[in-house]
Amino acid sequence: MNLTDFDDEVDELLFQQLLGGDTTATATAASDRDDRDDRDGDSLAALDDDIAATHAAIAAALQAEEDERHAELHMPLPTSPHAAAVAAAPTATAPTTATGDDIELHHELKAPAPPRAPPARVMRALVWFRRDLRVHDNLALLAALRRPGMAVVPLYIVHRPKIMLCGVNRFQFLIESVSGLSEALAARDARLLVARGDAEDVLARVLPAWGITHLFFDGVTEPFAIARDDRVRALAERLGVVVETTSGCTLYDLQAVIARNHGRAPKTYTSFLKAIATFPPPPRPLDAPERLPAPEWLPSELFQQVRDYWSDPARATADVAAQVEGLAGPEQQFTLPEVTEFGFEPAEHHSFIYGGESIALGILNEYCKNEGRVIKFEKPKTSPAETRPSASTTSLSPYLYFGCLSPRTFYHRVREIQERHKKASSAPPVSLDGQLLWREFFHCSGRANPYFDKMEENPVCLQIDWRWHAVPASEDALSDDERLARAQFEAWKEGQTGYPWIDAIMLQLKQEGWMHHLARHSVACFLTRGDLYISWVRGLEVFQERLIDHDWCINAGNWLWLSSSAFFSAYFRVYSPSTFGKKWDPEGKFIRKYLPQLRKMPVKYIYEPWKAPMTVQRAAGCLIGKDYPFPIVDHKIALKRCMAGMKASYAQRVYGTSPLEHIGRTVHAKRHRDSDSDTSDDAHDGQY
DNA sequence: AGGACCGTTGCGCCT
DNA sequence: CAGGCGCAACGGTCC
Repeated sequence: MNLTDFDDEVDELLFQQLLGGDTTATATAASDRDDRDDRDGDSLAALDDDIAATHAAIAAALQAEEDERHAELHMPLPTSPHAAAVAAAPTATAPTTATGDDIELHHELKAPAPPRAPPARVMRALVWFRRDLRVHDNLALLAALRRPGMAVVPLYIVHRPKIMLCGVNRFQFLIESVSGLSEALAARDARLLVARGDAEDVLARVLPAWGITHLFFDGVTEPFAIARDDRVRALAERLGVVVETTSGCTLYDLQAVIARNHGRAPKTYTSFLKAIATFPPPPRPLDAPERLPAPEWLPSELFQQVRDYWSDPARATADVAAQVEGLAGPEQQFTLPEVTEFGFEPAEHHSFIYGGESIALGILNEYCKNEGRVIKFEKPKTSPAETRPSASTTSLSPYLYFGCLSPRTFYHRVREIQERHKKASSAPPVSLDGQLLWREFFHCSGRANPYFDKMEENPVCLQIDWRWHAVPASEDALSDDERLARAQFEAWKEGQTGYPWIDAIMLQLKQEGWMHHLARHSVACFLTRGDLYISWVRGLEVFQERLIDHDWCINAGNWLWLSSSAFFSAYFRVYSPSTFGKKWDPEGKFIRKYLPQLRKMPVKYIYEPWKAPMTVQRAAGCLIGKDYPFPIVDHKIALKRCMAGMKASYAQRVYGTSPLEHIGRTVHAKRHRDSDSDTSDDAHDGQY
């Protein structure tokens, strides 16, 4: 969420209108990133903004305080020499809490309108919630609360994602999760503000208008999101706002893991395990705060402050006015939007997955009640044909992605149970804690590679001559095979392949936004190296749009894996589209649930209904070719074609080339080892 | 250096 | 019937 391309126009505006000047040292603990935004140094010298000047003074005064602090939160010590990470730390003072007054009353007493500008010399924290939609073990929130006497403004910024494809199921889940967070904060005397718009635009508007002195947020993994966060950090520093980031979205400091592994993400799970074994175990989760400081202002007052600030003749432009008006939603109350306000059609039927921290913790508790199930968990033995996931797998993945559930809470709960039954417990990679480590494994790769979800630019990705990879610009330019590939892709996407096992899974994805891990494997193999020989990138896009638990790193990692483009190379191991599901569901119950037209098909033909005699089809009320499609490919023939293509691609051994230097270095080394590969890029790759 | 061994999750045929 | 094995043979990692 909130990941948009940087808007140059806004940047220009900031140059002209916001404070330039010395930035305070920020306490960043997320990583050893030292590639500071290059706009930092050359901001205009016009210090025409008294508010910002006040902020700078406050920030400078806080510097001494900052220097005394040392890392105490959950941030592993940086190992890179470039690391500038110093965690904020808490001088062990209880957060200022409300006195228990009724909030409404409190606000009424505050009326009428507040001063035009917020009073100076007040420390005011903005806690920017992103993918940490929880109050338990929320490192950014707790970091803010540990500052004595600091006012706290909790903010979520929502908009329709622009970079990520996002379907209604995931957006709905997000809204529900933000709603849950809002309730959790309300129960602690606070009020979550929900702003609308591009995150950078919104922060540029509210940080100065509200007199924010400290910005807290929890870091994420995706390179494009980190770039966005770096721009926000630069913006805040120009405003004299102290920025503190935490790393609560993963168990380990993955940047440190990459550094320990000679600057490259581990390519195998075992080497990843070895790398993390040299680090201390993930810290224990922290409890939710009991109280937050009561809000200083009503939402409408906060909106008024923004409007007043930006209607100052020195700052106002038409663009700014428009951005400010849309900021707080209807009635300017910073309320939670409905999915329809972002152009989504509401889903016909709600997925069985509902968003929110309390639901996540409930699922975790319920799952862990059955300790035998926890300790014996072996992922390859769980069933891809479950219509409700909780019987075998936990279905906690979407909650992990949005941070409704802390990975540390999940990890330590599972490890405690495993420790009590040491001998009987399964172990990574197949165990439950092993699944959390797979998440870290793929996040490592994604963290190190901005082109992880691409083929040509991706150094770890074997180049394969997939069909329907580059989509021709015009209809006229399509070859016959491209037309066929497009039709086959659409059939796959909509669950119309004629293979009930594949189609039922694709319909489950569409309706529920979720599939079992092995079900994902089945359909991914079918699309790519198993049957259709269509580009994994097309499949990745469909999963990205439709999965509630979509995670950029994990999705790309698994598509690379399944298509034998990276990590996995036994391409001749192919999932059968008609027999694989039988192992878990010989009756075809799963198929019957998602494909009602096949409900009466006898067990004998449920996985291969085209083989049913006409009399059987008539009796079942399902004529193949009319009520349910014929298979779009013959598996045996399709498989032969795939094997030939894969064999040729593996013989070529051509990998992607990153436009970035530091990734190019890796390509260079790899190419060098492969004596028979094309070395024409070496001159280019060698230039640095 | 180069050979051995391993790799979360296959299939199909044999006993 | 569950379990073993051949399939045809990859890249990463270790020794």
